[in-house]
Amino acid sequence: MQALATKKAAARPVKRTPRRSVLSDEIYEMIKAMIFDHEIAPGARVNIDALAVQLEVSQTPVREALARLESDGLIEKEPLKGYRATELLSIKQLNDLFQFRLLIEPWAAEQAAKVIDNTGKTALKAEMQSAKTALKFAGDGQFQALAEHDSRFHTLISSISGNQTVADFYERTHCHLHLFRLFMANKLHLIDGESRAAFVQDLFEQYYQSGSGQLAIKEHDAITKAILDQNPKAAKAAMHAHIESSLKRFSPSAVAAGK
Amino acid sequence: MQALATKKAAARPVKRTPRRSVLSDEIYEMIKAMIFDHEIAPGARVNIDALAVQLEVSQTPVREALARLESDGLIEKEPLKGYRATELLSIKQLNDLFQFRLLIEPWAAEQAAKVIDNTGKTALKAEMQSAKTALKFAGDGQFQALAEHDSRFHTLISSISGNQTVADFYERTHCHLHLFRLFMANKLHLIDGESRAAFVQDLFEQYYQSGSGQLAIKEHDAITKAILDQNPKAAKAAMHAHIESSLKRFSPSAVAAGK
DNA sequence: CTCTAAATTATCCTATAGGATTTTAGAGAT
DNA sequence: ATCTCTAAAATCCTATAGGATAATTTAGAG
Repeated sequence: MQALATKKAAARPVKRTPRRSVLSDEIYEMIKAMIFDHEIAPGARVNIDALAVQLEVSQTPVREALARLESDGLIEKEPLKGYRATELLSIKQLNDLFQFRLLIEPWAAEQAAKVIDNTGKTALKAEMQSAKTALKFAGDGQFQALAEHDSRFHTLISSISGNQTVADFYERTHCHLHLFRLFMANKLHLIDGESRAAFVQDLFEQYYQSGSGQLAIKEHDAITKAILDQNPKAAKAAMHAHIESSLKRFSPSAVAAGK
Repeated sequence: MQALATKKAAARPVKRTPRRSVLSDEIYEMIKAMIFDHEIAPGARVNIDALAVQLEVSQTPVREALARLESDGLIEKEPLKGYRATELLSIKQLNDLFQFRLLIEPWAAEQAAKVIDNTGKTALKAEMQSAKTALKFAGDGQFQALAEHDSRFHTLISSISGNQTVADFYERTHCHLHLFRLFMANKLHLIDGESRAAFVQDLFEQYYQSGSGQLAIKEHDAITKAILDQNPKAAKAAMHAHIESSLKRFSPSAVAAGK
């Protein structure tokens, strides 16, 4: 029951600061991060008791967090048996997810090109600029910088489109999280222990950059240009190409199997 | 603190059966139904304590249910202030929702026409048949029968499409719930007390049937025919027309304001 | 009437106990 | 050795009470 707690040697009463936000929200983010980091492996059971002890809170906020994560599709609940992290996306599910994105995002890009205002243009330019700057200073952070930029970029375009429903639903795909889990898992079983971090970084760079080309960024550039030019058709086409390219880059086999 | 409990005069000690399913799931459905029925009005605060007392359970399952409902967008949480039901959809949000449906559902219908098998055909025929039968026996239940059929019909097509991601996301729109709340609220403030039920029924028939035409059913028929004929283009077009027609029927002003 | 301060209220979290169900372990029979 | 059945353990789920902190209301001074 306290396996996890003993492992962490029960860090002392932390004496949390006055607490600006609500605890259950923090716990929600923490658990999501644990899934992201494979600290909770796909398919692994999630023991409420142990998690509460490990995070040094009571069961209540953990339960709320898990209930939300279940709605998000990141955690599954088997009644009277407990929670577990969802399994990795199958090839079919991956294709389904990208098909969904193809329905939503090209439209969002097209719409964004139609309705973007100066505020939006500034935000879009800033996002691309900061991404490029971050990538120049390569190093250890490059991997995370790219992943976060990718997520922010797609979210930003959804929101510029002006359709809140679409933006919300895109957010809820958690597609970056899914992709990340899948990507990691495909490779990690080959590796262990210390060398993990280095390998993961290499692989991620390969995914996002496709060798040395920084393909993802180039595609983002094309989309950005079309939107800034307020060219809806071009924006739509660029986004469509980007998503298809992304799927292909991610998993060539998925594309084949999908047909 | 017990406002709701006293108001309902504390429905009897229900003496639940051994309980086949999980309590928090039941509570989730109950609260959703309460929102649906305007028992919890849009924008109204939701007191966990009172709700727990009213439903005769402890806070724990209520908390889990509310957390899930928040993910669903039916309940909002203000940190340190509590939960409240979300406000009704604005005109813009309604348009956004239908725009989202236009992105998803015509594609789903098209896809369904491509990949449908005999099982799917049987299910689709059965759904249409049972709907028509139910409507023949009009009476008090007609109103509910129509609403439920509409929901099942669209869900069914999403699932026949074979793309689980799309089906899941369609489910999560809760669009029928939103429409219903909105529709009710637009009219209910004009009415009170006893006559409510009758009015609601009349109005609903008007919405779904548009006078005497049973428009919604006719449109469903057209979609069904195209899918059974495995004519993807026709299915897509029919679904597109149906959704646009539905928006117009629901709220002509929304269409105008949307442009 | 306006602003500050105390009192009240409510939410969120904790803690703990017990009932229900599933899983595990072990004895006995085939 | 394999299978079946019973007993024990682990786990999940529910229930309830109470304390800490923030929000709200009330009261009083200027």
